Amino acid sequence: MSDLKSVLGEAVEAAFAAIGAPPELGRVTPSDRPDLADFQSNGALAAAKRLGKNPREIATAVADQLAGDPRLAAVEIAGPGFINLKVAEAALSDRADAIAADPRAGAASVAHARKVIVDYGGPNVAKPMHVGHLRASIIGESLKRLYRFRGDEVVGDAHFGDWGYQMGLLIGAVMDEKPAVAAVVEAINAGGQGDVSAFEQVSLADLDRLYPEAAAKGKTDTDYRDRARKITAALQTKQPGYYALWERFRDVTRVALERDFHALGVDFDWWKGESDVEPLIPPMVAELDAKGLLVDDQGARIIRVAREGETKKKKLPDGSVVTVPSPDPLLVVSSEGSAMYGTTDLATILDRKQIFGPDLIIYCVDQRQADHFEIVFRAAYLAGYATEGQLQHIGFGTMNGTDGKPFKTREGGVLKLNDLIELTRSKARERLREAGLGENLPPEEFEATAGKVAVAALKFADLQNFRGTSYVFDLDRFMSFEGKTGPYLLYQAVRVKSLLRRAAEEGVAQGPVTVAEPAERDLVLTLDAFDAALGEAYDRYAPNALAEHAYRLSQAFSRFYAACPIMQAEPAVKASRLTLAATTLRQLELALDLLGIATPDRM
RNA sequence: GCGCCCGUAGCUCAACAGGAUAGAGCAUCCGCCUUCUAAGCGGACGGUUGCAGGUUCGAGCCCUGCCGGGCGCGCCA
Repeated sequence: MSDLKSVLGEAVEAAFAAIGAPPELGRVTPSDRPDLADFQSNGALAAAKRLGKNPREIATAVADQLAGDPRLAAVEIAGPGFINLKVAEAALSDRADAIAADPRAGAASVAHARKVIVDYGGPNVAKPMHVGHLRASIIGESLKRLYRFRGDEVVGDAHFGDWGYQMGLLIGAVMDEKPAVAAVVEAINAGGQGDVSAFEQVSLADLDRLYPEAAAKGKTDTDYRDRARKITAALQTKQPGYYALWERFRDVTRVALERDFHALGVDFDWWKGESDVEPLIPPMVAELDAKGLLVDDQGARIIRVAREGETKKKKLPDGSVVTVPSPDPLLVVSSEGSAMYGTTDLATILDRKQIFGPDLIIYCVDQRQADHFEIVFRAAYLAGYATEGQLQHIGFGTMNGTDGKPFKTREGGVLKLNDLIELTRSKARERLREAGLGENLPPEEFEATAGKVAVAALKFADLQNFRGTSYVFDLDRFMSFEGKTGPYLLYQAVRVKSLLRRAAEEGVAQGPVTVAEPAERDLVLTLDAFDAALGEAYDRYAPNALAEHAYRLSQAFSRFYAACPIMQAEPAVKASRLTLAATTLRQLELALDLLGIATPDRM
């Protein structure tokens, strides 16, 4: 299944070869000037430079080679040597029929399937998800679906943050506040029996409330901090009372997390946590030591990851400036003998290598962690747990409020993800009612539709931006009646569905496509561009390329819908246009599904 | 201080490998519903791509230096 861009590219490459120019320069791209052409090749300019000839002469020679190709209606030379290609209507019609018959709606698969892990979401035990988790979930889910669709074997891992110092802090804080719980923990720790049903009084709301208090207290109160560290150490040796309480924390958190993820259409294949790789750490440290990678430094054990000559200047507390290696080393074992978060990340890479053997691990995590991942990745390469390039940090910017600062609630706190979803849903209901849409739907379907509109608004608003940059979160704009929004895309899909229902009722069948009108040309050319958009999104880890395609497709359809009446047309034209409409719907729903967006049937 | 990222229309964002006239949406203005869902379609207005140099036939994109913003900088994760 090849798109016109590739097919024409091969023809132009052959033409380049025929005149003695490097064939790879014959690459064809969609035209920058749709008024002049459908596709273009800029290769004559580069070839002229290499061969020391006039670019227009080369372009003319290439055009002569292409003359007579039945797929091309016109080949023209423009400007300094652009080769402009206009596709014949018959070739467009054939291509439309091919996409219509293709279960993948015109999309190719990768030549070599890889094993890929997408690490995203990053929820933590005892902390409800907040808006900061939204981007990781949205982008990661989309990448997971995209890679899987292209043919890779893909695993999505939530990489649950369920271990470490914060657990010790929380266990202490809960025991301080709830004597009944503390009594049970101590009884079990002492080797006795305890009624763990007492733990049921511990809710996620308690944990959410206690954690910031405990964290703050731990920073100023040394005794408090030491106790938390001791509990953490005891938990890590699975002291039974602490471990039982920790299990309660984990369970109560996971229920809430899965509810939030489910509401967003996000799901994971693995819920591996940091605790799962804890047993790997001691042997890993021994192995790193045996490989000679560990160095003692200020009482800690580190891996130096900077290469020869990589340095930076650093200001010391006394004001003097020294030159040190850069990046910083990976801190593997602290001076107190405990594992650090980088250690856990390294062990996770080792674990994944052992149980899955991935060719690629994609970390979908906030851009602010770029330095951290650079260090961990280098350490993993040095340790032989992965080879250069197999670990990719796909960083993204922050989500800001309309004031341009990191998103906060009106009260200045962090907005919980669940609250955000509810807020968005209620806005969706309101907007649907204002527009008089879905009035005749049964309540359950109306509610489901509102949910889909809400998710589409949130996700499309995020995914239309390139992941690397921060963006402004403005719910009113995302949920707007007009413009480049998720609801617009759903609306287009629903209009086609409605049309197809009517065609089915009237017994009108689809038939071969005949491209005639300009709007039909544009629609077919847009359908044809699907695979290129997928390829770009895949290669650059950039779902915005796919989001852009989905929007363009919707626009092209909407213009076609306005310009080309379907049900009133002549039978052959009607059949052709129905095929175009049905194919558009299929490709649009596929693209939206890869973005993690579901379409309702009616609205 | 050092490092990374960013600066594009009044606002929010795009721009495929360095290519032609830098594109969308919103906002503003003008048209289009007795015809398939008007959350739609057509049109207009809107730019010295932060500034100054450089490389190139050609620069929003590459290089250098400034200005402005965000983030990060081993014993939290």
